[in-house]
Amino acid sequence: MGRAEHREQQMAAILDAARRQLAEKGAAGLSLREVAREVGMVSSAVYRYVPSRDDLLTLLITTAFDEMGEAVEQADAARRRTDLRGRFRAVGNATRDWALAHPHDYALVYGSPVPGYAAPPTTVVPATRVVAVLGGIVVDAAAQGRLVEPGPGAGRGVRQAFDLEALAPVMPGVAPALVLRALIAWTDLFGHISLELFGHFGPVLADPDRAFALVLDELADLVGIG
Amino acid sequence: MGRAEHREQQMAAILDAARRQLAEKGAAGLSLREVAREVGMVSSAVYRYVPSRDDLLTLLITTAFDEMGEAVEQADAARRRTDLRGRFRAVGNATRDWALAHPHDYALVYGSPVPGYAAPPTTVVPATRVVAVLGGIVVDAAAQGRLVEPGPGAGRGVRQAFDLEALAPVMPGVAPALVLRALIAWTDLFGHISLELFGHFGPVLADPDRAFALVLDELADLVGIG
DNA sequence: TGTACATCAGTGAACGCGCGTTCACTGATGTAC
DNA sequence: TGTACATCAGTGAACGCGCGTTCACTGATGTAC
Repeated sequence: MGRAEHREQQMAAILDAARRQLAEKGAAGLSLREVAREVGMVSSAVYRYVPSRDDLLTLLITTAFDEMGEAVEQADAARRRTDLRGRFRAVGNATRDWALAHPHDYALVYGSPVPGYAAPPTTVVPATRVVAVLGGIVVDAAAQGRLVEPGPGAGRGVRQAFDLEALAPVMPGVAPALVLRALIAWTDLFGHISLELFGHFGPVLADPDRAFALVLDELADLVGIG
Repeated sequence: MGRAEHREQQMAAILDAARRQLAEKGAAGLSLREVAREVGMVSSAVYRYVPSRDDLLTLLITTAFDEMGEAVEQADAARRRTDLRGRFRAVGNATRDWALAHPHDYALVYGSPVPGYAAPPTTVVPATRVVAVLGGIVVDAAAQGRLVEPGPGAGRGVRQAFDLEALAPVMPGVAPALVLRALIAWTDLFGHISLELFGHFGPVLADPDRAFALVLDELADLVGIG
């Protein structure tokens, strides 16, 4: 085993242990010493791989965003481009499925911010992957003329409230009224997942998968996706 | 100063210090010793007031739910009962205003669950106050015949997906299609607030207050509130 | 009004624990000639 | 192919720190007679 190969394996082992620990103790309970113990090194050896505890957290965050983005992009790509509602459903389900499969990684990025930790710029791009996919569907729908046009007057005030320039990378050239609704679909997607995952629905979700499917259809209607 | 009075004051000082600490270090960083230092006692003295660290956390959680519920109920009560949209707006704004004013208390209850901490049953009732107010508006709207009825076939599958019995205390006797939309309004409300508060909108919210106002109107339309 | 006793707030020392990070080191793996 | 040197993974001890919780105690506040 060469040095590079060995390094890669150890790095992976460290990340793995860190994620397991994230699941057990949460972000604040992540400990380099415990990670070291789990991979079978002495605590100081971890510093050969990770400069500090905060950097390890950053690594976990970008990994989470990237994994989730990857899953969502694949779900989107697996449908025919013209199957707009299918894509929307697939993307919604992929997001939720990933969150349910990795609740602590989800909580790390979409839950409470870790106090005293400032996310470095490295995390910005991975963070936008999911919303970019959603935006892509809306843009495609608009391009195919398949969006129910909102009435005149709808979308008034949107230009003052939202920075459409900042939104352009994700939803270029979409009518203001649609931008508003697309953003609502996005906020509701994550709102639903968070409330479900964090236990705020109580006993209300008799069949959580079905409930979410109904929500997705309602949201697709709201956005006006065919 | 009598014993009872003194006790009340000290208890309040402890809760105050705990909340300040919650704001600075987060839930996981809440420390009895630090609280003791801040109120000017020796660490062991805090145990005269609080049985353990976890109980202090529970206290913070119920306080947060209660304060928020109080604020939202007052906002609702301040409007004429027939002013449905006004009530809906007021409730939405009160929720968000409270969250923005107490971001860490909000994060404590609506952010990531504190690992290793199981919320005791004491927290269940305070937790439902906000959603109960929202439900009340929908029920009143239905009773006044002021809800745009969803078309036939809308709401199909809702009975299988949601436990309407469990929802009855909060939204009794509301048509399934409306239940679905009301729940979406609820999830979007908290989804929007969480994403805004936790920094996921990036630079997109040019005017956050206005943006939220537009969202509330869109949600009122979705639910069909006059 | 005064005394004896009970209650309870707060003290101070101690328990055993885990943490992040630094540093001088050993020894194995790689590289240049 | 063999030797000399550089690189780098991992060690072990140490730093200073803060934590939750227990326990025997002092001394002040309240209560009963």
